[in-house]
Amino acid sequence: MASLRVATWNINSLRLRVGLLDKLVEALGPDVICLQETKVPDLLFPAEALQPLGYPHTVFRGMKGYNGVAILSRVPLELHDTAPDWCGKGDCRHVAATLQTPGGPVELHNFYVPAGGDVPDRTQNPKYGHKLDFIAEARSWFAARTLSRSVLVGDLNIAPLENDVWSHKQLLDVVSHTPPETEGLNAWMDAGFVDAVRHFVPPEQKLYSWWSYRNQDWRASDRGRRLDHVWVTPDLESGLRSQTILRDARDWPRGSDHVPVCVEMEV
DNA sequence: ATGGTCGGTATCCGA
Repeated sequence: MASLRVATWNINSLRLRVGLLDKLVEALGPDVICLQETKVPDLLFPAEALQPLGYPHTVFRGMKGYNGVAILSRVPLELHDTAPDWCGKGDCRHVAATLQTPGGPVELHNFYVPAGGDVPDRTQNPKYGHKLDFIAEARSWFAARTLSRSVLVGDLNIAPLENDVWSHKQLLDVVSHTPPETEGLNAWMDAGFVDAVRHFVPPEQKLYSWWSYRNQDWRASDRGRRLDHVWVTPDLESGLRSQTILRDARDWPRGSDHVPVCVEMEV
């Protein structure tokens, strides 16, 4: 058994905000940092700027301008490269690794699910269809595998529970909280995972990880959504120790609109 | 009901 802290953060441009990772490390002390929306091609990955942070083991999959995911680790890891190219788009939304922890290997998946555009209708808005297809494909892929000692994190761009949004009724028609999305995400999770953050926080309690840049005073209005998730396979559930949603990060200078989410577990 | 703000391939597009 060994303690493992896994953090996930949609950083919204790794090169622009690489300096903020110091604050994340100071606040959370994670063993592993999973990033989304890195927006950097692999050849331009800022390895030098990251070197002093102390996470020598990295895997990343990036492209110019959009998307992009990365895993930074204190724990040795190997690229886990068996997953398909989701929806055949080659758009750098998933990277996975096997962590070599003292307690044994842990499989880690880092996802950036499509945001899905504005109109919740796949005939009018292909991005919405892509989002639903992506989560259905992911559900099928995980359902077909035998999972153990696995962790899935990322910006899943869906707030599944009523109290994962500031107003369930007002957001039922808003992409990120529509029934096809929340049902699809729950089906994916039920293919082999439990929600490691809600393990600690009852469903009656509001919980958000994202506040729009368009909210001038995000803390006062608090119109948030929980879009960022940490899931674990049931064999790891008894080892869960704590969760942290780092709300203060929303006020970091030139911060992301998402805040880091971290789970500590014995593995 | 509207519009509000970010980042990057930047005077639009995606979020």
